[in-house]
Amino acid sequence: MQCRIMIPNRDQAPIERCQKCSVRHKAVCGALNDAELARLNQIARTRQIKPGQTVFSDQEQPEFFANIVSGVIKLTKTLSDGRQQIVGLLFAPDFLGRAYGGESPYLAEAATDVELCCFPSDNFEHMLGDFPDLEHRLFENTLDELDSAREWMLLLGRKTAQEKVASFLLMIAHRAPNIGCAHSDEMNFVQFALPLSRADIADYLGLTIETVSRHFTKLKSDGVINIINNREIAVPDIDMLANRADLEDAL
Amino acid sequence: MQCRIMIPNRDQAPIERCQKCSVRHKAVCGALNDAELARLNQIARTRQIKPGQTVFSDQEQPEFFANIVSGVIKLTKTLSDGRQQIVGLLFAPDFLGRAYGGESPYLAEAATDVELCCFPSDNFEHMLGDFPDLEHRLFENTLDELDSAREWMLLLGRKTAQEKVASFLLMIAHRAPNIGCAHSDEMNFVQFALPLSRADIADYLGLTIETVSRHFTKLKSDGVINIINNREIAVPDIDMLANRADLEDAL
DNA sequence: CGCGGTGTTGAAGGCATTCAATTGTTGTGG
DNA sequence: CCACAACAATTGAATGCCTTCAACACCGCG
Repeated sequence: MQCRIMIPNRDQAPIERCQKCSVRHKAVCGALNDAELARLNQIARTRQIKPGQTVFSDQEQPEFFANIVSGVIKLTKTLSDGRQQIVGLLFAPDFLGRAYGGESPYLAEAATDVELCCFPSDNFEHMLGDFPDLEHRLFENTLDELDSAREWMLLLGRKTAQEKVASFLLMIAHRAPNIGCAHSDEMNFVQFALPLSRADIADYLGLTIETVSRHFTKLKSDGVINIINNREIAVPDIDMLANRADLEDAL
Repeated sequence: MQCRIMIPNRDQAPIERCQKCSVRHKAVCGALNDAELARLNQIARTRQIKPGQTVFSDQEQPEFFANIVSGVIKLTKTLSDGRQQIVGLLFAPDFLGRAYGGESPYLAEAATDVELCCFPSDNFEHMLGDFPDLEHRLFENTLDELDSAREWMLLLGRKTAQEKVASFLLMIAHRAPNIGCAHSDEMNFVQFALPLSRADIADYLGLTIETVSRHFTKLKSDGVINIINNREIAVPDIDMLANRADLEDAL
């Protein structure tokens, strides 16, 4: 099994593989020139992950870092009695792993089918020292993650369930185009696939499954969204949804 | 007024001032050697801030970064209708400011009397390029902030009011010794000063003032804490408090 | 002493949760 | 192709926790 998911591809022409890579310039690799990229490529291994499968355990020393080539990874924290909270969602071309971290402070698992480009921890941390641009890129990445985390703190602490659900849909609508699961015909119309189950959405918003479901149907009956099926949502007017995200306007 | 709070101290012997500084080795300056420190010191200005005073506005391009020499700074985000959430607390010797950020995504204001050691943005960002160790230190700082933010997301999304209040007291009890406002006589006994008002605590925990107050008195009547006065708390048995933080055990 | 600010306490109400039952979806084997 | 099981999602009714609104106590200060 271990050998099935860690596919060596040293045999490919190093740079060629990266040149064909869909996230070559958007991921952290974008900070590297060809020579540096060749070195990184030498230690890189692709890996396929199934939905629900664990990538890093809690309290475990991760053995690799990774670029997300496709799919969505969720980062979760858990209380002793089982209550869960998703503390981060990673989309392609995000970077997975905490540099200089020791053990991972949270559980990382696949929310969808995921393709990773993995780098062994020790090799990669060594490269960080050699390539300042790479570390700098990771730093900026981390700053963005911190901003998102704080944005979500505002949501968790102060928004109503309705606003939470609307904010979530809005966030997916904005990020989905980059992961190729959305299309937009007219100006304000968007349709996209949800990368998360209702249970995951609840864990992300600090709500229960039932509350999430109720507000989906409320948004539907208010004409703000169209539920094509459980995983496919259409938004006729994105501004209308945005209004629901910040402030419960009347009724 | 501007001239009153930006006190030039170029006249002091550069290194001497830093050598006497209480956070010399704990703050980001710890990453610098004497020569580098001398350069940083040349652009540094100390600044005193009163409680409630704003350091950075929302949506404003900050003109400086700063080390917190003493006191506590709160970072807040606000919804359009005024609901507030504190998304970060900074204690000495933490670093204030978002590198490479453009405008600040949140409001920074003093929770207590604060002493800052400020560095003009452009100078400082330039130094980041010159001193990789300094940037590295900031990076590690940011990673720690991200961990704290995610820890707080778990609290905001999944903990009860009782657990939130207990978690807050526990966090202050742990950090207070480092900021010189706590003492511990016996093994499990701790006493400390709260750096925040009830209103600030509420904004930090995603609760109302009243709920915070109620759970303070509940913890008191349960014998978990002793309320010396509004700003002074004694904890007879810190483990007892820790139990309240994670899991509501019976009652 | 009175005043403003801060914190506490009480009663009523609302929003999200909990518990429970039903419907819908997916995949598997007959 | 359908029946069936297992899972995911929706819907309903009742409970409860936190909020809201309001009044009161406390504290420092002029």
